[in-house]
Amino acid sequence: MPTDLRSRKRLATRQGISNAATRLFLARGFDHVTVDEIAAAADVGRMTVFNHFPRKEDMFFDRDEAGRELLREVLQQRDPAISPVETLRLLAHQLIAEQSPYVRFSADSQGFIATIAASETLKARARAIRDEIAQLVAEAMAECVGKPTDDPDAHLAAGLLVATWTVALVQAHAVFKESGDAKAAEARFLALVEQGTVGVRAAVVGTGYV
Amino acid sequence: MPTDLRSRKRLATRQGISNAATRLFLARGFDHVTVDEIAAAADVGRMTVFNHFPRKEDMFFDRDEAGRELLREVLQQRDPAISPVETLRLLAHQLIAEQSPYVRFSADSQGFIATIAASETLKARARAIRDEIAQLVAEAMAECVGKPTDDPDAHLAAGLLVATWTVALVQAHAVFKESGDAKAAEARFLALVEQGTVGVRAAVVGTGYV
DNA sequence: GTCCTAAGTTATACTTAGTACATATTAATA
DNA sequence: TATTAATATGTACTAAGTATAACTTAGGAC
Repeated sequence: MPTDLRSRKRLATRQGISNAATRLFLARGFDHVTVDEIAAAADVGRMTVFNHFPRKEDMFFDRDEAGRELLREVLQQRDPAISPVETLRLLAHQLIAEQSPYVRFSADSQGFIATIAASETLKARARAIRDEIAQLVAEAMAECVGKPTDDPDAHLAAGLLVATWTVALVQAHAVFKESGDAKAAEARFLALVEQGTVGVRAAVVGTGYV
Repeated sequence: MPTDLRSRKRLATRQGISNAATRLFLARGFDHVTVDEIAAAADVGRMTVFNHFPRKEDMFFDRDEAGRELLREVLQQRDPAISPVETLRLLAHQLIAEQSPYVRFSADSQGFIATIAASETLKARARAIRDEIAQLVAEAMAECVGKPTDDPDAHLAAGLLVATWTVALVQAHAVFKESGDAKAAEARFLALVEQGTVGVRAAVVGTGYV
């Protein structure tokens, strides 16, 4: 928490914009809310909105940097006895166990997912974030093993892992949407991560990543 | 080839726009060419451009539907003795053997890749196409085995396969950019497809997809 | 060949995201 | 209190994409 007034005010402004925007997006759909409306709802000038959020999508995906930070941290500070691939497998279980918002299945998350699904712009940003994560996982894994950041094995492993998690999340949300059963959704998520991880191991066995 | 004049004229107009656009995009970068300039270069009205290409990106990615068609065909008309995963592995070798434009490594392809890499909009469209392909592969594979199109195993397999091909293409283009050696790039592409396919097999062994 | 209609082209007018730049406001500090 | 640097905001702009209507012309009916 920053101590000086200026930073606190700036953060409050940012949060106000983010809250107003998220509320409007969830209520009416991303593409049917204009930046002018958001500015009015947050009681700030239009330029202030773009000052805090370069693109409209950034107001919706406000947690993505924290997610990347978490991944970097987990991979960098991992137990050296546990391989990168195994570290990420365990992370999946840990996130489920601690009810992390990244793998939560609830009415709220359902709303977020539906809002994304209804907007090409939001889907595009989600895909971009996915690619950025794949890139960062590849580089972090390569660093783990002391290989160059463009090591093909690292990129293959990261690509397969991110694909696995993506499919697992999508399928788990589908399960929740069908059944409303959060436990079943979590089980589906973990089962697919396990299954995909088996594939990753087979693909890059003997490279130090597994 | 359509026989009637109207269709031929329409196709010619479309091709003229596509050609003018592609030339301009490659020369100056996607984001530094306006639709007005394209219309002027193709000697048509601005609205005609949007009539043929709903979005600006569609002028650049003019072959994507043909690529999806190829995939659908290959999976639907496959030898029943050969599994879907194996069919796609063989397709990779076949595309390389017949010098398909989808896996060509040359100065031209280098220009295309560089133009995409320089534009967020083009990268976003490339990612969207990738997702559409993953979806279609999943559905085609499920159909091959007589399972519902939302079968989780099919989606996992398709996700892993598309991730594999993506990494393989990116790495192969990187090899070509470094060395200018098209043969080396093709070898890297095929090696990574093989390696990824090993992973896919391990992930969905015993499901009928492998 | 003439007329009709439907496809295709194009102009006008509009909405909205995003950028450039200038100005105003206000917290921190000398 | 005066200065300055960060933050907020107004004005003016660019460019993609949409809606709508009008215009042009190929193809078919007679």
